[in-house]
Amino acid sequence: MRRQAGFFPRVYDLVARIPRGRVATYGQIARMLGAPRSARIVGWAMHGNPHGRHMPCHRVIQQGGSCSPNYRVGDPGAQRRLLEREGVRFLLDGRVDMQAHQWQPGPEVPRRRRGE
DNA sequence: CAGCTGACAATAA
DNA sequence: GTTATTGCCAGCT
Repeated sequence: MRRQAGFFPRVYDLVARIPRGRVATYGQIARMLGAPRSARIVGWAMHGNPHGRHMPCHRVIQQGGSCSPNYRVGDPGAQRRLLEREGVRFLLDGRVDMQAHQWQPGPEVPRRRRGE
Protein backbone atom coordinates (compact mmCIF):
# COMPACT_ATOMS: atom_id res chain seq x y z
CA MET A 1 0.00 0.00 0.00
CA ARG A 2 1.83 3.02 1.19
CA ARG A 3 4.99 1.27 0.12
CA GLN A 4 4.31 2.73 -3.30
CA ALA A 5 4.56 6.17 -1.80
CA GLY A 6 8.27 5.51 -1.56
CA PHE A 7 10.35 5.04 1.52
CA PHE A 8 12.01 8.41 1.88
CA PRO A 9 8.80 10.48 2.10
CA ARG A 10 7.68 8.26 4.92
CA VAL A 11 10.96 8.66 6.72
CA TYR A 12 10.87 12.43 6.33
CA ASP A 13 7.31 12.56 7.59
CA LEU A 14 8.06 10.44 10.61
CA VAL A 15 11.28 12.23 11.52
CA ALA A 16 9.51 15.54 11.17
CA ARG A 17 7.01 14.31 13.76
CA ILE A 18 9.67 13.78 16.40
CA PRO A 19 8.81 16.23 19.19
CA ARG A 20 11.42 18.73 20.38
CA GLY A 21 13.59 17.43 23.19
CA ARG A 22 13.15 13.85 22.07
CA VAL A 23 15.28 11.53 19.98
CA ALA A 24 14.75 8.42 17.88
CA THR A 25 17.00 5.77 16.43
CA TYR A 26 17.29 4.79 12.79
CA GLY A 27 16.11 1.30 13.59
CA GLN A 28 13.16 2.59 15.52
CA ILE A 29 11.99 4.69 12.62
CA ALA A 30 12.61 1.91 10.14
CA ARG A 31 10.64 -0.41 12.35
CA MET A 32 7.72 2.03 12.49
CA LEU A 33 7.65 2.00 8.72
CA GLY A 34 7.45 -1.76 8.77
CA ALA A 35 10.99 -2.22 7.53
CA PRO A 36 13.25 -3.26 10.42
CA ARG A 37 15.98 -4.02 7.86
CA SER A 38 15.84 -0.62 6.20
CA ALA A 39 17.62 1.24 8.95
CA ARG A 40 20.33 2.18 6.47
CA ILE A 41 17.73 3.65 4.17
CA VAL A 42 16.57 5.90 6.99
CA GLY A 43 20.08 7.21 7.36
CA TRP A 44 20.41 7.52 3.65
CA ALA A 45 17.22 9.55 3.54
CA MET A 46 18.85 12.03 5.89
CA HIS A 47 21.86 12.21 3.65
CA GLY A 48 19.74 13.37 0.77
CA ASN A 49 17.12 15.21 2.79
CA PRO A 50 15.61 17.86 0.46
CA HIS A 51 13.95 19.52 3.44
CA GLY A 52 17.16 20.75 5.00
CA ARG A 53 16.58 22.58 8.26
CA HIS A 54 12.98 21.39 8.36
CA MET A 55 14.34 17.94 8.87
CA PRO A 56 15.42 17.42 12.50
CA CYS A 57 17.93 14.80 11.44
CA HIS A 58 19.91 15.71 14.55
CA ARG A 59 17.15 14.02 16.52
CA VAL A 60 17.86 10.80 14.70
CA ILE A 61 20.74 8.96 16.30
CA GLN A 62 22.27 5.51 16.53
CA GLN A 63 20.59 2.86 18.56
CA GLY A 64 23.30 3.02 21.19
CA GLY A 65 22.52 6.69 21.68
CA SER A 66 25.61 8.11 20.03
CA CYS A 67 25.32 10.71 17.34
CA SER A 68 25.97 9.72 13.75
CA PRO A 69 29.72 9.56 13.17
CA ASN A 70 29.26 10.81 9.65
CA TYR A 71 26.92 13.59 10.58
CA ARG A 72 28.35 16.44 8.55
CA VAL A 73 26.75 19.77 9.27
CA GLY A 74 29.48 22.31 9.51
CA ASP A 75 31.39 21.47 12.65
CA PRO A 76 31.65 18.38 14.83
CA GLY A 77 29.49 18.30 17.92
CA ALA A 78 26.83 20.40 16.25
CA GLN A 79 24.28 17.65 16.65
CA ARG A 80 24.98 17.40 20.36
CA ARG A 81 24.61 21.13 20.83
CA LEU A 82 21.31 21.11 19.00
CA LEU A 83 19.97 18.34 21.19
CA GLU A 84 21.22 19.90 24.40
CA ARG A 85 19.64 23.14 23.31
CA GLU A 86 16.33 21.27 23.04
CA GLY A 87 16.67 19.93 26.54
CA VAL A 88 18.17 16.53 25.82
CA ARG A 89 20.49 15.21 28.50
CA PHE A 90 23.80 13.67 27.50
CA LEU A 91 25.65 11.03 29.42
CA LEU A 92 29.31 11.39 30.24
CA ASP A 93 29.83 8.73 27.62
CA GLY A 94 28.85 11.31 25.04
CA ARG A 95 25.65 9.48 24.39
CA VAL A 96 22.05 10.59 24.69
CA ASP A 97 20.07 9.36 27.66
CA MET A 98 17.85 7.10 25.61
CA GLN A 99 16.00 5.90 28.68
CA ALA A 100 14.75 9.41 29.20
CA HIS A 101 14.61 10.85 25.70
CA GLN A 102 14.06 8.06 23.21
CA TRP A 103 10.94 9.10 21.35
CA GLN A 104 7.90 6.96 21.84
CA PRO A 105 5.02 7.11 19.37
CA GLY A 106 1.95 8.69 20.97
CA PRO A 107 -0.17 6.82 23.55
CA GLU A 108 -2.28 5.62 20.64
CA VAL A 109 0.47 3.27 19.58
CA PRO A 110 1.81 1.88 22.86
CA ARG A 111 4.08 -0.93 21.81
CA ARG A 112 5.19 -2.33 18.53
CA ARG A 113 7.58 -4.74 20.17
CA ARG A 114 7.92 -7.86 18.12
CA GLY A 115 5.79 -10.55 19.54
CA GLU A 116 3.14 -9.04 21.71
C1' DC B 1 22.12 2.29 -19.29
C1' DA B 2 23.78 -0.55 -15.18
C1' DG B 3 26.14 -1.17 -10.99
C1' DC B 4 28.09 0.45 -6.56
C1' DT B 5 27.91 2.91 -2.45
C1' DG B 6 25.75 4.67 1.57
C1' DA B 7 23.96 8.81 8.36
C1' DC B 8 22.28 1.28 10.44
C1' DA B 9 20.18 -2.62 12.38
C1' DA B 10 18.93 -7.39 12.72
C1' DT B 11 19.69 -12.26 11.99
C1' DA B 12 22.88 -16.17 11.41
C1' DA B 13 26.89 -18.86 12.72
C1' DG C 1 28.52 -14.50 24.63
C1' DT C 2 30.69 -12.28 20.31
C1' DT C 3 31.72 -11.66 15.31
C1' DA C 4 30.41 -11.60 10.40
C1' DT C 5 27.07 -11.15 6.84
C1' DT C 6 22.68 -9.82 4.74
C1' DG C 7 18.87 -6.60 3.79
C1' DC C 8 17.02 -2.28 2.15
C1' DC C 9 15.82 2.19 -1.12
C1' DA C 10 17.59 5.88 -3.54
C1' DG C 11 21.18 8.66 -5.40
C1' DC C 12 25.62 8.98 -7.68
C1' DT C 13 29.52 7.44 -10.99
